[in-house]
Amino acid sequence: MENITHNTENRILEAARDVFHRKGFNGARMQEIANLANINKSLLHYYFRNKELLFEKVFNDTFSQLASKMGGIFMSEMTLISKIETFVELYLIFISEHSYVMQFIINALQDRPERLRDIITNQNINPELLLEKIHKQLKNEMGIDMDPLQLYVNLLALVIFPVVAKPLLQSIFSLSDERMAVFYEERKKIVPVFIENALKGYEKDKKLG
Amino acid sequence: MENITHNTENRILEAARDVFHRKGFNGARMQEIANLANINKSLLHYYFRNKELLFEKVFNDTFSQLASKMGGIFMSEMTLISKIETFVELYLIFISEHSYVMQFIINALQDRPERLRDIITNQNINPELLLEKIHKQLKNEMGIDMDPLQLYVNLLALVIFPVVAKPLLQSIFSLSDERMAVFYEERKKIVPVFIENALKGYEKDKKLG
DNA sequence: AAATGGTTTAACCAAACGGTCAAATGTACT
DNA sequence: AGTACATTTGACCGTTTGGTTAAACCATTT
Repeated sequence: MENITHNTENRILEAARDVFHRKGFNGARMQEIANLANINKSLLHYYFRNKELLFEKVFNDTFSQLASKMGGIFMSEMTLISKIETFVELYLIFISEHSYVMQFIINALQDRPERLRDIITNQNINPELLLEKIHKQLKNEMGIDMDPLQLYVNLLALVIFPVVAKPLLQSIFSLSDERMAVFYEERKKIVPVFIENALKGYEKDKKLG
Repeated sequence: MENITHNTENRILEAARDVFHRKGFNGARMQEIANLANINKSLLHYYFRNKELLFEKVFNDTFSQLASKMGGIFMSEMTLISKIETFVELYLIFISEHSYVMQFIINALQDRPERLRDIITNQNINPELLLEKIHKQLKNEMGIDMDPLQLYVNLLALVIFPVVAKPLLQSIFSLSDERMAVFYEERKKIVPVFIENALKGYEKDKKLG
């Protein structure tokens, strides 16, 4: 008897996602995944052959989910400023709730960069189109001729880094969990303003130059 | 006969640093470290007891080296703007050359945040003092009353993230190594301007508000 | 109820791993 | 040369780990 697209398989995937996200490929144990899913270890191999393939499945699922969230906002029809504000708001919430996800992706790609090659084309996301759209909006809405990649990376950096580096920042500056929560909450306001100001300054420079 | 502070011990530490930086604690193999150092595996245990202690030594050394580089600039006597420019310039070079280091630190702290507790006090770096200094300079030199932590984290984010996320960015946007090198080179100019503009805008808001 | 085929389990395996140990080698001092 | 001590080595050990296998279980079909 099968529940929604096979119950056992899903239980395994959920457990695997949890363990892989927290401990990475090398830190994860097949036995731990089996325990978490409340099944016999052999079932992992029955459904996914081996650790590498199970990891690959988790990685692909995770990345796709993340990518669609990332691309979606910027492919919509809003002003660039609104997109930035929405992006910061939504992303900061999402990443705080899934603080492991981003680092999981980065580490997996550090180990083997070719992991992405295959799935990016399969995805309905078009990074070049995204940059093109940002480029046009920068020009049309703000009169700025700037490399859109630089802007987009700045945006990602300001949102993602503070979450990924949380333990580092918290240790160095002796910040309590409460102080840290306030810090993130503040960023929802600060980051968009920071970027908008930077762009306005750039715009002024351009007009002067 | 002993060279500069014991030759064998240093060879081990260099090899261990290399392997741990690239593969992390779980991915590293004692045998691989021994091979790289051209010594018998037992010597690792003779000098450092076990894997955990060897890792700890590498982590502490790496962090101290990094921290002194980080703190140094901002404790010096320059204008805030100059500090930011110097920081971006120096850090972007350093991190590009040691792209694994930052992620190594972040991952090690993700696994066990308490690693830093001990060594931060031993270091002659004072994070609170650093923030205080930035805070004063923001006020005195630019008339801005801003949380210095937010500014400092923004700076770190803009410099560190693009390097840590290199494989991610390179895959997503199909960037060649050459394009990537140009991208980083561009950032040496773009990031300081980006931050300065953002601050100027903030300054203006303050005066209006 | 017997047969069929997918699912689950326990027992097991070989390789890899961190770590130990006793012997060997080198070095400095008497 | 001989002793004492630190250094280095190879052989070995117990455990953990990813993976296999054969048997048991279970639902559906005939």
